[in-house]
Amino acid sequence: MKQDLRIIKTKDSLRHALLALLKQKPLETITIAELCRDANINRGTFYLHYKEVHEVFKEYLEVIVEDLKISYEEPYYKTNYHIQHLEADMIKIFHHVKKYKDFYQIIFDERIPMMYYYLLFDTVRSFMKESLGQHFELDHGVQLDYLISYQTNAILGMLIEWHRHGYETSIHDLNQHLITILSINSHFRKM
Amino acid sequence: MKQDLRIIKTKDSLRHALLALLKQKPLETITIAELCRDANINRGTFYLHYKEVHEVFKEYLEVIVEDLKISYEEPYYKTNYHIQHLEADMIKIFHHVKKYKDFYQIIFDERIPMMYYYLLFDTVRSFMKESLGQHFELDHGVQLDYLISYQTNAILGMLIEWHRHGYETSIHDLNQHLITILSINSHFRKM
DNA sequence: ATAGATATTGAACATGTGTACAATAAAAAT
DNA sequence: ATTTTTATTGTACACATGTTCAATATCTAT
Repeated sequence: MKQDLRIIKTKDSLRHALLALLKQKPLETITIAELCRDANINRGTFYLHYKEVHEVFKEYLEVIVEDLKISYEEPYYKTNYHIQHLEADMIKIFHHVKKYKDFYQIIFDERIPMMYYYLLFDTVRSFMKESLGQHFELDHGVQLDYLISYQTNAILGMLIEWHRHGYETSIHDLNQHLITILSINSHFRKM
Repeated sequence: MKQDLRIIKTKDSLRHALLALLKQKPLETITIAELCRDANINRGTFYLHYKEVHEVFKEYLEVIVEDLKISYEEPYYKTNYHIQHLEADMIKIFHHVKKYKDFYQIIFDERIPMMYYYLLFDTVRSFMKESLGQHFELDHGVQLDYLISYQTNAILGMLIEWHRHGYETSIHDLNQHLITILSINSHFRKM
């Protein structure tokens, strides 16, 4: 039992119209009325499927994030947990963000709701959990939760910085920075 | 040359009305019209000072963040950079967030724009810069930028996790988790 | 191909948004 | 105390929001 064709057509029209509008103006300035006019969809119909413009955009983002998941699943030589492993994973994320730079510029915009950030956070977090979860046998699940969120958001912190630098830092440099950071952190306790 | 008394009165009314409304309904559902009715301020007057309800809330948050800055400036025994130093700073942040839990619950809400997160991020980042900047002489300023944002957002990752746990984790436990995490990170390269 | 199910439409309504402008009130400056 | 400056008000307007409902169009199931 698949989805009604009319619904698919409606959603397609809205998605298509949104993409076209995003080339002209920022997401936050696009109104439901405007989007529906461009998509030739009755405004009432919009409310049958969405509550706000953000939900249309979020469907896009979910496809994009799916692409990140797929690229993450790509097999590569996985030994036990070690630093190279983590770096390899993170490079994939950098490549992904670069590939969809236009979207991530929107996601990291000040005016945009946190929901998109959390979508990215949860995705990267699931990778991080996979990486860390196998290798640390912590007594309390809560403690592991904090570790995973700590590491995940640290990476997103680099993405925020990347965003603020206008995505001008090369992926190679970004990776070098990450290696340096991990190296510095590993010496903290020795100081 | 200080601010016109009428402006102060207007802003005070709006702030007061917003606080009262926040006890009844979420920030995202409060309209400008509603806020102005409660504050006995003409809606046109609102637009002379603000563009959206968020800006009124942001003025609150700026006061709150100021409180964090002050608590951070509190003198304590500062040796050279070492892990205890960092931990002491972070505990202050945990206490601060706990103190203003009601506000941070709003700030970490999915529907709320990133601007509040960035306000917190930039504040904590300035602390982190102070802590790290003195102790690392990195050639490239950019590299230091990434390190600082990495470390800053890692801490905010713990706050996100705290938020998701309904702020039920005690500050003591939170600090224990942080110590464990830093300890784990320092052993990464040895694996 | 037809019947039944349901998505879409258009119209209407109360309310919110963002802006403009002259009239007024309240502040600052003298 | 009076003048000057400026913040606030009330009104108006075009457009957006969120919801309702009967009429219609389009899809699914048979």
